[in-house]
Amino acid sequence: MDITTPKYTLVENHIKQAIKEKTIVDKLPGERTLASDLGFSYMTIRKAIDNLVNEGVLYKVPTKGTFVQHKKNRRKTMTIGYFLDKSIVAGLSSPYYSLIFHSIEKIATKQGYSLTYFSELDLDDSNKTLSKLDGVIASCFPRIENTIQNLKNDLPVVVIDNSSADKTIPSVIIDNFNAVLDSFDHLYSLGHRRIGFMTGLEDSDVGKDRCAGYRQGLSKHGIDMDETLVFRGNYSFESGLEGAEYFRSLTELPTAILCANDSMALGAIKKLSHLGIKVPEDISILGFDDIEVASQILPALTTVAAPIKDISKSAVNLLHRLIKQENIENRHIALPARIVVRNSCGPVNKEVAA
Amino acid sequence: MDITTPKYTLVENHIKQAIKEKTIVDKLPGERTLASDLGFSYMTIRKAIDNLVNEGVLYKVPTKGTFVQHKKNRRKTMTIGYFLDKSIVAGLSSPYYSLIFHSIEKIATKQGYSLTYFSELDLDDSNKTLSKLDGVIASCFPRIENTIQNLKNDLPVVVIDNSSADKTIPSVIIDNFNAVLDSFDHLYSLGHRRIGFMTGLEDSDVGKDRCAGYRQGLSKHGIDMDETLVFRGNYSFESGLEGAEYFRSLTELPTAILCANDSMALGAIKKLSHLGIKVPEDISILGFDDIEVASQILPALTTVAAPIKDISKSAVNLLHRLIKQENIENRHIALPARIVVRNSCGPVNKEVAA
DNA sequence: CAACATTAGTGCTATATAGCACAATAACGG
DNA sequence: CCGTTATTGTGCTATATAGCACTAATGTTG
Repeated sequence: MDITTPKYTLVENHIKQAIKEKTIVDKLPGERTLASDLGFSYMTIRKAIDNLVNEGVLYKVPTKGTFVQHKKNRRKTMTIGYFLDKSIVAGLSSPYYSLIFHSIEKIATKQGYSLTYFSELDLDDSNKTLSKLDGVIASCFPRIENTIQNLKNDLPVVVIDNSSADKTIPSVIIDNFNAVLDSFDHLYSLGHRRIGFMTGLEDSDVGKDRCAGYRQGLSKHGIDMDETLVFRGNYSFESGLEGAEYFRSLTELPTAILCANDSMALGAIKKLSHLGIKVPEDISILGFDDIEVASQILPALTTVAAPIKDISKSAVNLLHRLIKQENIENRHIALPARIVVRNSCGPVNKEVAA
Repeated sequence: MDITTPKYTLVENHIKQAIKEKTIVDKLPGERTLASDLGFSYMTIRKAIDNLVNEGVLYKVPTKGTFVQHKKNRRKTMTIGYFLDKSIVAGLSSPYYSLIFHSIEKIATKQGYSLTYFSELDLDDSNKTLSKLDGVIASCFPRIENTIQNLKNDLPVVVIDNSSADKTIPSVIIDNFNAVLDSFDHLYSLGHRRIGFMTGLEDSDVGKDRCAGYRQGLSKHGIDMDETLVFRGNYSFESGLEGAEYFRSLTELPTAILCANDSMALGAIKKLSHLGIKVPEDISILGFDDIEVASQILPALTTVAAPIKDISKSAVNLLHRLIKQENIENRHIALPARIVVRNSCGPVNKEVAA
C-alpha cells in the first residue's frame, strides 16, 4: 500500500477480509463499536461502510444494523445473458439458434428481464460483462465446459440443448433419443428398411442421443447395423452435401436417410436432386429441428419439431427461480419433441435401390 | 418536502436546479464558497456533491474543481442495444434480422461493447432499460417513429434499413433503388420484358425505393407500366404464396417476377412449383436480401446480397463515434448492394406466356 | 397479566475544525 | 527576461461531537 492509502480504504479492506475469512458472517458490529475496536473515528468507519454499500458488498437496514450482502443476492440488473459459443460460427444466424434466442427474448421480456447476447468470454473482461447480468442461459457443448464452470462461479447458469458434465448445473434438453426413434418408426412404417443416418457432431449428448435413437430403431425392428449406412457429419449444410455424395457412392443407395438436423437435410436434398435422385419419390429424407424454412422449401421437410417455446420457457423460469434463490427440486428437464410429417418422406421405392 | 428532508438533499436539488436553469453551466464554485453561500456547512455540501457525483450528475477533477457532467457523456456501460420492433413478429428469427444481429454482435464485441436485444419499449420501464445502454441501433420502420424519438432523447441512436423521417438521426441504409434497378437489368438482359413485381410494405423507404427501382427499370427500357403486374405483398413467405397465385390468375403470366425480399421469393417458388410452373424454366424469380437458405434451396435463388457486414460495421462505428461525441460529417450512409446470380433466373421462355 | 414507559442500540444527519497534496498563479530576485 | 519561491484555491482525508428517529428488549405499574 502507498503511504497515502486513506484510512477508510484500510477499513474497507479489513472488512472485506473479515468477510472472506468468515470472521464476519452476517451482521457487522455497530459502527461505533467498530470505530473503537479498529481505532478509527466513527466518521471514518461510516465512510468506509458507505463505500462498501455503494459497491454492493454490504447493505444496511435502518435501525437494525449493517449486513453482509451475500454474493448470491446481489443487486439485480434485471438482465440475463444468452451465451452461444463462438465455435458455432454462424452464431445467431443459424436458423435453430435464432429461433431459440427469439423465443427466449419474448419470455424474458415478459418476466421483466432484458436480454444480452454474447459469444465470447475473455477472462479479462468477463467480470465487466458478467457484472451486468443476473444470470446466464447457455447453449452447452462439451468443448465449453470450462467456460460454463467459470460462469457458474459468478452467476446462476442454466444450460440448454446439452446437459453439462457437471450435473449440478440445471439443464433443459429435449428427448433426442425418443424423437429419433419415432422418426425411425415413421420411416419403418412407410416400408423403409435400408435407412441411412447422417450424424451430427458426436462429442455432445445431442449427437450421441440422436445416434443412439437410430441404433435403437434398428434393433427394435430387428435390422442389423450396417456401418456403411452411417455418415459422420457436423450439422452444416455443406456436410449434408457431402453426406449425399457419400450415400450415392455406395453400391446400394439407402431408401431413406435420417439426418441429425435440418441444415444437413437441406444439403442432402439439394445434392441428391443435382444427382438426379428425387425426394421423396426415390429417397426419403427426414430432418431434425423444424427450422423456419423446413416448411417453405420443396419438398417440405418432414422433421422433428424441437419445442422451442417450451425450452425457452423452462429455461427462463428455471433461471428466474435460481436468481430468486428458490429451491429447485428438478434441475434437469427433458422435453419431448414430436415429428412433423410433411412431404420429404414417402413410401419406399424398391426400384431405385440398385 | 418532508420536515425530515435532509439538508444535503436540499443542496443536491438546489444544484440540479441551478444546472437546469443554467445558473451553473460548467464549473461549480468551490466547496467552501458554496458552503458559505448556501449557509450550510462544508461537510454537508461535500456530502451533497459526493452523491451527485455518484449519480453521475457531476464529476470532479482533483485540485481543479467540480464540474457539471453534461448529460451526453454519461457513465459508460459499454453496452449497446439493438431494437427491432415487435411489429416484426418473427423478430430475430427472421432470416434477415438474424444475420444483421449476428453481424452487429461480432463487431460490437470487437469494439468492447456488449449487445442487448429488445423488441418492446414500455415508457414505464424504458428508463430502466435504457439506463443500461450507451446507445441503440434500431431497425427503423415508419410505424415506430415515435419510439425512435423517445430513444433519441435519452441516447445516441443509429437507424438502419430505413432512414427516419427525422433527418437528424444518423442512418445506414442500402441503395435499394439501384439494387432493384440492377435486378431489372439482369432480367432484361435475359430477354424478359413482361416482368412482375411483388412489393413489400410500402409504408417505408425500403418498400418505396424497391418499388421505385422497378418503375425506373421499366421506363429505362421503354416498357409501359402495367399495374396488373404489381402484387402488393408484406415480405412474408405467405404473401409470396398469395402473390404466385395472383400472377397465375392473370390471363398472361409474367416471364419473371422481381420480389422485394427472399421470403416472398421462396413462397412464390413453392407455390409456382405446386401449380406446375417450373423455376427457372417457365418463369424466373429474383429475390432480395440473400438470406442463408437462398443458396441452399432448389433452385438456388438469384437475389440481391444485402451487405450485412458493411451495414453492421458502419452502424456500430457511427454509434461508437456518437457515444464518444465525435463530430460526424456524414450522418447518412447508403451502401451499394450487389446481385448474386444463381439458378432461379433463366432466359425467357416464350412458350409459357399464354 | 397486560399495558405502558424506559432504555440501549442502531443507523442517519449535521456541523466544526485541521491539515494534506496538488496546480496555477502571482510575486520576487538575479 | 527567466527561474525560483510564495500564495492561493482546489478537492481530499480525518476526527470529534451532538442530536434525531426508530426498534427491540427490558422494566414498571395498575
